[in-house]
Amino acid sequence: MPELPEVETVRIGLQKLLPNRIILNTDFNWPKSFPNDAQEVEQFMLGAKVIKVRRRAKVLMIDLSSNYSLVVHLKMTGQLVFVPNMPNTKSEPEARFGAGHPNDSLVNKLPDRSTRVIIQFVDGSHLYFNDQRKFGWMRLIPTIEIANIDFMKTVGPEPLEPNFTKNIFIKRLMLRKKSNIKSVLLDQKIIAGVGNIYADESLFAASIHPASIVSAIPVSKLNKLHKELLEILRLSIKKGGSTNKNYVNAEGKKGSYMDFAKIFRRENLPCVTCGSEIVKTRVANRGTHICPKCQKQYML
DNA sequence: CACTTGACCTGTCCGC
DNA sequence: TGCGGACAGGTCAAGT
Repeated sequence: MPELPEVETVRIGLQKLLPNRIILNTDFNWPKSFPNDAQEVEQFMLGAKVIKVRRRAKVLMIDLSSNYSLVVHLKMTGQLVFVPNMPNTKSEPEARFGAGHPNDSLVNKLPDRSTRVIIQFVDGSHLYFNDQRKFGWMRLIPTIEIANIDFMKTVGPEPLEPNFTKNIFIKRLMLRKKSNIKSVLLDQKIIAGVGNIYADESLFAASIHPASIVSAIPVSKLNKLHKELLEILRLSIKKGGSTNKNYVNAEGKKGSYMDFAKIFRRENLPCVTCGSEIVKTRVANRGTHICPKCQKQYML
């Protein structure tokens, strides 16, 4: 999925596009993707105005004037794509050659077979919730109830908040000090928002083997991991996130961070640091990319 | 308790 | 060309 940088990129895009738009209509037909019934939708969604778009960990929250919010988890293949009302807005060359906008292909195709929810606004624009694998979900709940969702009660601190210091980071990791570092980075209860891509990237940047046991890693290396993780997350947001396969932002555009990735999905290619062949293996039951020479495995 | 496995789904790729 | 299996960015629940 979409990990923190991808979800944050979607949030930034939606926050620019959605506020003040009023919901006219909705369409949905897959209860696991959107379990609310028609009556709730009618009462708390239709006619409501979008106030603000927020993010916590990998969860997006679209606050409405009805004091309800659309809470969304994109999981592996979810997309939230906004399509403006644009009849006859194409210039002559665009209309003629059909390639004026690099993402016309996606945006013009919506809704498609992966579309689970359609939200139509009064001005004729649409927001599409697409999700090929149907792992993701969108729920309409009272804004005040968001804090009571189990996930929200247990999720760890936001790594990009200013108060997420090295000491806090290490203290959080030590809650699972006997585990391998990769599974701890992926644990949303320890730190919010890190997924498979940024776990691999940050561990490579800090020269730590993903199977290393947390308590065996020198503090200086954990400090380095903190610094690298934050830099990588920030750079990825700047680049619009990573598109490994499905991910697109709120305007249907792909992210470019994969062009900067040094280890993820680079199996069999030379390590940028030492030239050794990058190996793909399994750690924490996830596909894991490692430079066997650069990344030291710390064991008890 | 901590870790692993399976489940949730669809699609794609790879080997036979 | 077709078929089976493995795998894909995430999280839960259940099992060991």
